[in-house]
Amino acid sequence: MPATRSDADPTRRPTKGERTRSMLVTEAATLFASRGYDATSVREIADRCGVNPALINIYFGSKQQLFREIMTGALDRSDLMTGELANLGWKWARATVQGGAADEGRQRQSQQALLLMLRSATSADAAAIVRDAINDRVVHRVAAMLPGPDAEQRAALIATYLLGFAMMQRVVGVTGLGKGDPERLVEHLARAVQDCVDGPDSGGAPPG
Amino acid sequence: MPATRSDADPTRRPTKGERTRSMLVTEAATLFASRGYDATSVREIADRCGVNPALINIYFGSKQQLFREIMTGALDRSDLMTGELANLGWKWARATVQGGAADEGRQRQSQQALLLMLRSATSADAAAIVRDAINDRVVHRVAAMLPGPDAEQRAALIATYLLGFAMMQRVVGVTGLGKGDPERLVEHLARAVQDCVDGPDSGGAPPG
DNA sequence: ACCGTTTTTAAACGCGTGTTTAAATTCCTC
DNA sequence: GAGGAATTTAAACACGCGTTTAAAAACGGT
Repeated sequence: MPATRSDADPTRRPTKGERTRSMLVTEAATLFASRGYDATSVREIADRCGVNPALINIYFGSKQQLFREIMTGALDRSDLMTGELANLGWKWARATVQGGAADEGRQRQSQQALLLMLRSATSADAAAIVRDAINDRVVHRVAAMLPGPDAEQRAALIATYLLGFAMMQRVVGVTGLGKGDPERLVEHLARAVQDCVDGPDSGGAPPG
Repeated sequence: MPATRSDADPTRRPTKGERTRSMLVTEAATLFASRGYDATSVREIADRCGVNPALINIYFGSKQQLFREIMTGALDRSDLMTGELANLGWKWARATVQGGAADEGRQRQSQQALLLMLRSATSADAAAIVRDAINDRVVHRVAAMLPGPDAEQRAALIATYLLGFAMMQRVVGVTGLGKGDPERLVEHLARAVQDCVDGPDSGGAPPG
């Protein structure tokens, strides 16, 4: 039996098919991140690569599976979860706030995972994929870093603050967030996040 | 000239056409609030009313204008903005957290405005309508209630916290938010909101 | 240069969408 | 009950979507 072309030798130059496949992933990731799942058509992805739309189904099975592969890969590559616990609030808050001001034309690698989640979170066909990604790859990992009881609840709230902020700022377009000193925004957001990091009994009480 | 049937006398029984129109608004509002703009088709709205889909274009001009009318009306009827400033944080936080636990089958009037915004915020055709509604009818009104400088920035952050939380909880489906004591969630969220109500210089500083 | 494998293509399928058109029906007044 | 306005309908239009099929083209080892 003659060896198929893609067998063996992981150091060889990628096959033509492999290069096309990888090109589809790259272009699709850019489009999904900037327009969302629904607003991105397989024809547009294929056009950008100069190939036939049918290739998407041949290489990935379906549009949904292509999205899942991209979402998973982007999160694996993301560095959203790294850093020290002490100044987690400020670090994340600053990254989130400043990320919104950055040019979205060239998406940074770490930003792509965030945009993929935000822009497709409410698409009927992609919602489940995004939800699982957030729960399994964001909330659970953050919870693992938090000391004290109810880590998962607090981690979920942290994710909610940061993802919610990013969504309102970039997807919905709340104008007020762009007014005034961004650093003050960072401070508010950071205090909210740090309040969750510190634990459930960090002060404050309902009035009356 | 014979008076048209819908002239004069505001106390008369609504015309058949008016009743149909109002029925379309009601059914469409329920569907938009529970499924979002894109996932709601004009045929489904019409079917629920037992009428022809063409009536939507005849009465409202287009699906988009129907949505705009519903969005505007729901916000006018909403009581999201009422209450005293002192315990604004706790009141809103509690309403938002507990609203998520409520049965969505029977949507409360005040909740419908929220759901309309959340579920259609990322739909291409409805995004602009939702964005304007949030900016003009939520953020600006909250800003008007806040004392001190940079009211609009802080109002935008408050809206972001509450809308972001509701979106992550109900639309995205972050599971961790449902674990543990909901009251603790309220306290965290309330502190974050109150921090924005109190103003930009309410304590806390970056580490290092 | 051959020949089987890999890769790509053109074309169509089936479905659903929002919208428009012109005709039919219902309603209410005179 | 006739007649005109108001209301509703059936049918089709034009478009875009993801996907499938079978055939053509490109490729690469022998």
